[in-house]
This record gives sequence, structure tokens and C-alpha cells, in this order.
Amino acid sequence: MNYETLLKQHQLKVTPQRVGILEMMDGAGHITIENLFEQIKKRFTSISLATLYKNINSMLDTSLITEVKAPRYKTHYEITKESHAHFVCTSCGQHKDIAFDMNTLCKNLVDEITYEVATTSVILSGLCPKCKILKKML
Amino acid sequence: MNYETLLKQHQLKVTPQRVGILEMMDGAGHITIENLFEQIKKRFTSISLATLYKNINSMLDTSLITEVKAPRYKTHYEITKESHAHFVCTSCGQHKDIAFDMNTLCKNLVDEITYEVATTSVILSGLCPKCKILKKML
DNA sequence: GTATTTGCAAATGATTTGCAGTGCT
DNA sequence: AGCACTGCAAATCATTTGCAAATAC
Repeated sequence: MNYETLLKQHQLKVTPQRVGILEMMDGAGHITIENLFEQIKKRFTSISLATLYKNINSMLDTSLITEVKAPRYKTHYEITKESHAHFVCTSCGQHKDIAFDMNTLCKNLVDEITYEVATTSVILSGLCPKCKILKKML
Repeated sequence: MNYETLLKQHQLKVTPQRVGILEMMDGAGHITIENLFEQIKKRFTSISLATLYKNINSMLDTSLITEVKAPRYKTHYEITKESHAHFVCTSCGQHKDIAFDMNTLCKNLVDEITYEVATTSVILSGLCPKCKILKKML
């Protein structure tokens, strides 16, 4: 993925900090502000948390990135991609993407004449395969 | 709905504050901490925000209530009920419940042998009928 | 009577803002 | 050059904690 192009497509100026944020977010899949700040400080020693928030907000405003707010967990951020569901493990906290046809869901869910669905977010939580096995061994 | 019974069923002591919180939450359908505090102060003049948070947390811990975290909106709380989706209007902020068969969704979404889905949350956002019409009139 | 809950004040955590200096196009 | 972005410090907003008095059971 070319992060510079991505930024320009969303009417945002290309700065090394922004490119770094996108690289790390993409590498992690989805990441919290806290983890993102820890990571990014390694490369940009003097980056400020305020800059991180400002950039996250600009990128949200232009829909370059998406917020994932799962019940009981800190907000995660990810580069906007195809409709998908999120699975959050209640034991290890792992977030995993799950293929999911959101368009079909919307058609079934909402009468399209009355509601106009723009964005959707599906969050499941429970036990991932690893934690399911670990729990049995206790 | 009998709030005292509901509290007892969830191993929580019955206090007037807790009953009041549940009444207001039930009346509103789903409500933010901020709005809940405004409302509840009218009846319990000296209630503290700390008490509100403590109670919200106890009720979450016992699953008496559920958190609804929609992207771009403040967290809402609701009394736990049947699986349903939420529709959030991006124009007026209205939250509306939508009937939704979550069990069927889960079966399709996740291979049940590997993942164990405990809770699900579906959030849609877009324009509600009222705002859709208003927008056309501009 | 004992354990839990309440309310207050203070602490902590998360996010935003203002402003001077710097960097992108 | 001009406007947007960065980094710092301070402000604001959200949530939690400790403790003494009050309340539930």
C-alpha cells in the first residue's frame, strides 16, 4: 500500500509523521492510540500525543481510517477497508477481522426506502481458538 | 418491568439510586452517562457522578446493562435485551433499535468449532427517515 | 451487625486547544 | 509565500479511587 497516495487521495498533506502512523496502523491491522504512540515514538522521538490525536481526527474526518469501538475495550483504529466484522477475544483481547458481507445484511436489516445506511460496524466478542483450548485445560 | 427484581436477579443490592438509574435508562431506551446524570439529579439532588459510574460498572459486570459504543458517538447504555442492531442517524444523532436475528448471523459468520461467540454488537449509521427528507429540502 | 453503597474530594486518564515555530506544495 | 502541520504546555473532559458516614439485608 502506498501511504502517500492514500493521504493525497483524502486531501491530507503528506508528512513523515502521517506516513509513519499509517505504516504502523497497517502493520498492526488495528491499534489503540496508546500502542500507536509507543510505537511511533521509537521512530519520531519528539512526536507529541497532541499531533497523534490531531492526525487521527483528520484521518477520521476524511474516512481514511475507521474507529472500532468494542464494548469493554479501548477504541482501536484501522485503515478503512472492505466491510468486515470484528471478533474480540474476551480472554486475550485479540482483535481479528472476519469476512462479512455487509451489503446483504443492510438490505435485510433496514427498509431502504426509509433509512439510508452509510456505515456499519459489527463487533462480536467471546473466546478465540487459543483461549478456548487454554480454558479447557484449567 | 420490575427493577427491584432485576437487581436482585443480578446479585445487586436494591438502592433507590439504582432503581432510579434503571427507570430512566429504560424510559430513554439508551442513554449517555451525561444525560443520565442530568436526569437523575432532578430526583436525587445530591447524587454524585462517582456513584453513577460505580453503579454503571456493577451493572455492566453482571450484564444487567449493555454498552453501546457507536463510532463517532458517546457511549450509550441500555438494559440488556434480545439481540438487536442499532441505527444511529449521522444527522440528528438519534439511536434506534432494529430487530435483528443475531444467532443466525453468528452461525454464518464464525466457524463455531473454532470461535465461541458470547456477545455481538451491530451498529449502523446513516440518515433516519426524518433527516433524509430534511436533507432533500435544503 | 456486617458488608455494601453513597457522596465528597482528589487523583488519574483521555482528549482538545492555543500558540509559536516549522515544513509542505 | 501561504497555509497546514508539529510540538509544547495548559485546559478541558471522562473516569476512578480513597475514605468516612449512611444504608441494605
